[in-house]
Amino acid sequence: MTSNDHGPPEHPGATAAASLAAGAAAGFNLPALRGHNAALVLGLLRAAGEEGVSRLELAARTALTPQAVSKITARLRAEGLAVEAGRRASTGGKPATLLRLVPGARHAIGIHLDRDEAVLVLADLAGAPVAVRRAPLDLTAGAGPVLTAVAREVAAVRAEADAPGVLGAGVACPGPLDHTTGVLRRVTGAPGWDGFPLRDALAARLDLPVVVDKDTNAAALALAHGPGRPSSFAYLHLGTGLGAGLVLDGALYRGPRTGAGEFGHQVVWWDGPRCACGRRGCVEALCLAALARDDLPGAARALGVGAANLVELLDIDRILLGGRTVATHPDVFLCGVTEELTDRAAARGSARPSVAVVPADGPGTVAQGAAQLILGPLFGASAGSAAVPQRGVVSEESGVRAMAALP
Amino acid sequence: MTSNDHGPPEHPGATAAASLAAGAAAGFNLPALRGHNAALVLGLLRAAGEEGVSRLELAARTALTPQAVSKITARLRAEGLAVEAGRRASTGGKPATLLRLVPGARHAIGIHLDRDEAVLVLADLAGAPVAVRRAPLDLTAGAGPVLTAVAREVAAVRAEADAPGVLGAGVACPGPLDHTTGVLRRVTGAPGWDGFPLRDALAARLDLPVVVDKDTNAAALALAHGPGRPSSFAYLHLGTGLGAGLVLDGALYRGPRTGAGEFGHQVVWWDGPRCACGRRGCVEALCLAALARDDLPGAARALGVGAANLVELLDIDRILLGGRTVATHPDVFLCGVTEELTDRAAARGSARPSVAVVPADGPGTVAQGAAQLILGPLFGASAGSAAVPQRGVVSEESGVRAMAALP
DNA sequence: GCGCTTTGGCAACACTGTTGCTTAAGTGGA
DNA sequence: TCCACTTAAGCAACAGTGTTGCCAAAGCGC
Repeated sequence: MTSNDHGPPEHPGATAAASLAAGAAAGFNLPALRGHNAALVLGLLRAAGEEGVSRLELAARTALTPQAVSKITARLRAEGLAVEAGRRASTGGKPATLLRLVPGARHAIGIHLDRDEAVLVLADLAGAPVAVRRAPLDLTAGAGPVLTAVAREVAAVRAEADAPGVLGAGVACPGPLDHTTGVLRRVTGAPGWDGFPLRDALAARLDLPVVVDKDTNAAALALAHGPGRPSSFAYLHLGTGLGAGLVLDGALYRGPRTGAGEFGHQVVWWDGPRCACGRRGCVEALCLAALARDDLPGAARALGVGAANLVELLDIDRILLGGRTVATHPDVFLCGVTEELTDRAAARGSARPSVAVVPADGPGTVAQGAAQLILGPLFGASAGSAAVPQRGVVSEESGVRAMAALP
Repeated sequence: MTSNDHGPPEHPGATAAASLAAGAAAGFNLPALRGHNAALVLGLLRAAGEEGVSRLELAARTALTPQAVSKITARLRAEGLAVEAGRRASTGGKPATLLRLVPGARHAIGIHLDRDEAVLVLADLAGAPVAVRRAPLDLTAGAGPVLTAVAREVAAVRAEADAPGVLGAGVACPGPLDHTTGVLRRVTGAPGWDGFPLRDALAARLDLPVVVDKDTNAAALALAHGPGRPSSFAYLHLGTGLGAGLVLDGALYRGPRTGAGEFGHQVVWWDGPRCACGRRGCVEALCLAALARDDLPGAARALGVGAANLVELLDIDRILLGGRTVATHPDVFLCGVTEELTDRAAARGSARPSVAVVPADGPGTVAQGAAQLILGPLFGASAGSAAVPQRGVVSEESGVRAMAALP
């Protein structure tokens, strides 16, 4: 393995990945099969957390044979990704040996590029931060200075902890951008980035695989594996603007152009006040206007109407609220949104809304989600399309990748 | 194979399928691998249509080896699902042998249960109707009479054409309902169906696998394989009500409770006129109100505002318009919706909307889509979750199923 | 101590896609 | 006409997956 076999796609030629980009799904061969099942087991190990799972439970949940699970877990143990951790009390026979994920076996870097600062996280396999750095940053300064600063911070965060097996770096930044190519578009307030191939440039600089996504998507990803883990939910972020990250059927939904989640400019009052976008009655405009006159309940209500629309359209299980503005008065927004959802549910006949509204988000959430852009694919079908640029995508599926990438 | 090995799940026990229903993704074994790849190839054959595809092209698109494709296509030919069909002009070497799908090798029945009539389609593998029947039906009459009538019509439509290899029946009816269990809920105007296990009852009656889904979802499915085939689109249906079917990333999105697509009660004018649902300013209410005063452009505009919200939120490629009301003046609705989308796109800086608005839908679209509920899983990752109830789901994946089910 | 239950591994196996090589069937130039 | 070259497809041997059948380990309860 040479030092930089993951960077910019220097071969635009007819690799398997390129020919598949046309849209067709990929065929499965034996290595892919192996990787898929390994990733699946790894995902169940992650879900089990500290408690661990027995081989037979894994077999039941994957619908694989116990023997197959034994082989797979043996490989995972050989790679240091899993260990045996005690045994469960007997239920009348031989007690089950518990298996547990080894979080520290691999790591990923999560980078949150915001307009005024950068937050970096070095996360282990469980997604837990091993090291965190926070540095002021001027996103409008242009690519050169920003990349230099990011590279410096990455080196610093890697130095803070002894983290073997760094698999790559995920970058979350304000949209719009194209997740599949890692190219930024006209970022609000920093138009100089338009067309800049951030993924490839940073991959070359860091000598690591890099994945780029919108900040709201990263936040949703960070929350996708929390307690409860609904398979479909929406994360609504109310800060200086209003955006959303959608997790549908357990996978982040980005849309064909990474444009999904433009929640702020949903029109809910079509002859309402004008929005900066030029139209009338956008949720964002209503929220911001209410906030400007210190009418928090009003802002919550506007948000709630949009959220209710979302819930009806997508039948989602949960609404997560986050962002600096929400964080100031979480309960006001929680109640306001819940109330709208309850009203809407009542109109449809059910007494209580089928969705729960939950406050989420912390200072490092987006950066942790950015790390999930790298970690996600290791754990099976959970996290959207496989977008980590790498050669031989077909033969080196998710799970295998964790094993191949040794420190 | 006994006569009824697909009907109601008589073993609520610990089958693989049952244990997996808890949420985890399924592991892949060799039969599943084989089925997946066969389905993938079958899907490409379907996409190629009359023209056919060469083995090497299939290999390139699936990222499988030419040799693997040779083996797979040999199996498909042995099962009668594919044939060699001429050869392409040489490009300097041996000319490519073209392979083509044999549409008549298998069939599926599509049943559209509407409030006042039933439309039945006997569709071949290409989705083309081989026979069609239309019969008046009173959905409020209750389960007994309706099931009897449906069984009679199914027998009749099967008698109309010599269709070997009927794989099952798809049923499309007004929601709400649960696609995964095939149980109806409080169907508007026919509350007697609430809780009725339509799928299992009909499967027992017809001695065929049955899949149930909402009519709007079926329509979307029918349109998912038309020319152009965008990977993400929304089908908006404006008839006596307003609903939507969402195809996201190439798969029908139903939501956790088959509730997705409730487009009609999106609020776009929060202090607008009251809707039957109890709230104000729902798109449906605005559309119907406009129609009531013969204001077609007004209805189109209301629809357009909702559609624009949808496009922004989900970043979809296309809006398909259908339903009886749209069919009366398709161009008015087309223009009205397009105009709203253009406005919205202009606000975001791009000159033209990134989505195309297309009229779709015909009298038999929903029934054809219902047939796709059965046919879809044969053709690979395209059509949503595998919901055809069958034993040994894990070991008998999609493609295999077509082969196993001989007349 | 002994039968029973449950957990997990070993060995042989069936069957997948892959690799290496060969054959088929054309084109184009000497 | 012949021959090199190109492209398409198949045959045979192979590597490696999960599965099957059987057996050992380890605890419970009589």
